[in-house]
Order: sequence, then structure tokens, then C-alpha cells
Amino acid sequence: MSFPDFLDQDSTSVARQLLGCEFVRQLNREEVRVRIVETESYDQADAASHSYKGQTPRNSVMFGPNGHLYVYFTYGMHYCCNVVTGQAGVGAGVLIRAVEPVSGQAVIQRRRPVAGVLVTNGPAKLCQALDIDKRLSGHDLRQSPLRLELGIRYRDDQVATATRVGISLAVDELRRFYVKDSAYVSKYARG
DNA sequence: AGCGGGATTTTCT
DNA sequence: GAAAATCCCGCTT
Repeated sequence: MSFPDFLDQDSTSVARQLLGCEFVRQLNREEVRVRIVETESYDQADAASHSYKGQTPRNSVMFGPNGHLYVYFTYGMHYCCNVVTGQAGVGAGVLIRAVEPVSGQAVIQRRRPVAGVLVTNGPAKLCQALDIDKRLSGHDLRQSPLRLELGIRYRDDQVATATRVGISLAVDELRRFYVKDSAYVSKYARG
């Protein structure tokens, strides 16, 4: 598998295309592979984005080269991770909201001893499962110990578009994408 | 199935 | 000093 070649595009377009891509995490000689099934896009013109008010020490990774990982700490307790998109100098990225395990389930289970889909069906849960924290913020996803690879490709009829979760600004924008038939999605649109 | 609160600390006003 | 791109538990319908 190879590294995605579309990360220089608009973050909303990238968010759709990241569905089906895979994270490969090296943890103490063991490999964990997960497939991305839910994403949200953020960029500088977006009032809900960390980058909306310009570059700060916290969000500076979003303004760097695409293909790096932006990890932020929130609610006093949780880490969430983004794939940085677009051109350097512009603050944009895609929040990874849910993944489904492909291999290395035993390692995930050890880090998150909960049942079923609860292991990775949310942005902070998957960071806990994959041992992602601030140490990996700014990491280049072309390299170990955390790589991003092309995986499977979903057809448009397998993908739902929806509003984002957990924000109070720009709440109506359709910037969230998820795989309709995945049990690991954090929140399904009502209907 | 849905609501409400507590945990806990970084970041910016 | 308040809010935060969340999660988990307990209680109510």
C-alpha cells in the first residue's frame, strides 16, 4: 500500500477520500492496523476550526506541511488527532472520528478493555486505542511508528454526509463523512 | 433512547 | 476565568 496523494486538496474533499484509508501503528514490535470510517473537515474559513483565528502555538501543526499529524488535548482529559491537509502556511486538517480494527485487535483490547465497537468509535477513543498523544503531534505520517496508507475505496452510495459533532459554531455545515454500514461510526445521522 | 453531570487541564481572552 | 472538535456513568422515560 502507498501513501495517499490527495492530501494537498481542500480539507472537505480530503475528508471524503480518507474514508477507507488505514493507520498502521507500531507499538513495541507489534503492529496495529485500523481503517478510517468517520472524518470531519476543518479549515481557516471555518468558525469551528482551531485555525480560524490564525496561528497559535497550539494549532501551529495545522499550518505546516500536509501529511503530518495534528494532535490536540481537550476537555482536560482527551486527545484527538487530525491529518493535516492543503498547502503549508494555511491552517487546515481532517479530524479522524472513528476507525475499525483490521489487525492487532489484541493490542487494542489491552489498551482499551471495553466490549465491541466501543474500542474505537470516537475521536478520543481511537487515540487511546492507538496510543496517540502530544508526542505524535507534528509526526510525518509517511514514517513509522504511525503511517497512513491507502486502503479500500468506498462508493458514494456507501458514504453518508452529515453535520459535525461537538461544536457550537458553523453547526449546519456538511463537513462530516462516514461509512453507512460500519458499526464503528460515533454518531449516525437520524433518519 | 435520551438527558445531565463530573472528570480534569490546556489554551486563549 | 471560561470554554473546550469528549467520554462514561447514572437516572428517567
